[in-house]
Amino acid sequence: MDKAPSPLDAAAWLRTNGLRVTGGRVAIVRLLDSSRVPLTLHQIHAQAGAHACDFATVFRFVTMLEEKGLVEKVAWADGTTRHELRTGDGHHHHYLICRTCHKVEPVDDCVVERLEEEIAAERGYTAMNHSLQLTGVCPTCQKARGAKKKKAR
Amino acid sequence: MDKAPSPLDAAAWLRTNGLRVTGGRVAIVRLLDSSRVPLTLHQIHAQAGAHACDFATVFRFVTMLEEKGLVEKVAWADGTTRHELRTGDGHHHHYLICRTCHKVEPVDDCVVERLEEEIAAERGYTAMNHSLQLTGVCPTCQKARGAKKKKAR
DNA sequence: TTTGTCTTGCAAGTTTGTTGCGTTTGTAGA
DNA sequence: TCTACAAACGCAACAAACTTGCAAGACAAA
Repeated sequence: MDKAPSPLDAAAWLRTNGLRVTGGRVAIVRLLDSSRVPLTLHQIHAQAGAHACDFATVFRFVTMLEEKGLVEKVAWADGTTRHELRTGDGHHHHYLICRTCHKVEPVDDCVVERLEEEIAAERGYTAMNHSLQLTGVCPTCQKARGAKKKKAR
Repeated sequence: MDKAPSPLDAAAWLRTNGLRVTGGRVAIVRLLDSSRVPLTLHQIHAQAGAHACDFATVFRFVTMLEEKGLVEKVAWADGTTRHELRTGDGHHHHYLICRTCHKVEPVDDCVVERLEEEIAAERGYTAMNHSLQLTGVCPTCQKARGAKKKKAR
């Protein structure tokens, strides 16, 4: 059902976008490409390997990618700011987050686009965009909660 | 069209919810009640009157209201964290924000509820909630932009 | 009015995000 | 392959937003 996760050639991707190729940048791009969910700057720094580059470099490089429109900044429901690589096909998705274990699942279905069009027509807005996050309690956490209640006797 | 904005009796509201009544709390509750849009902690502190109470008091009181479910925390599109009073009737709305002048308009129509139900059924999540923000360029800013381009000759 | 608890202001401490500067490195051209 | 220079880097300091401990003060029940 899901298509093969395209293992992006980070160096080529950087050159295509007119950016210099360095070890840190390759690590950051690879990480963003492989992550199914948006990451905070600190997560990027830690997961790309703190030795790979300085935190300031992560900050500056990710900011640069955002200015170029290659990365999208997302205001996460928990108050953190996260970042995700933009796909070339303009397709985007939203997230379903468990309020208990904070597991994140992508949601492909997007019902907001029609609303966007309606609002643009009604109120005269242009260049519409949107951000949607759903939260709930996942089945696993529901079970765990139920078990805990029983065991509490 | 819009119904009369109910001027909440802040002191009574606090007592109803089992909270002590103090000057600072009344000022904060009144402000949150009268604001059409969610506010940051610093906005609450400034607009409720910086003399009314300390910033730490705003932080602690708003956090307490969130724990009690009386205030909702919202991750705003610009990266700030904002807070709004929850209405008793469970009705909520979303926001339309101009990316140029940052004007905020509430959007009552909610198309996400059906999606929530579908996802809850498909993936077994419970206690669903969601956060949606729309951004675009408002008509006024479009005109201003057009005028600027013309004047630039 | 008294008393105990809750709330507050102050000030210090975290975390996250941002910038300046001198050094190092990638890349184009010789 | 070598050279030169702009771009990128690490370091360290800084700024803003958020969080907490503690002693003093205010609210509310009796």
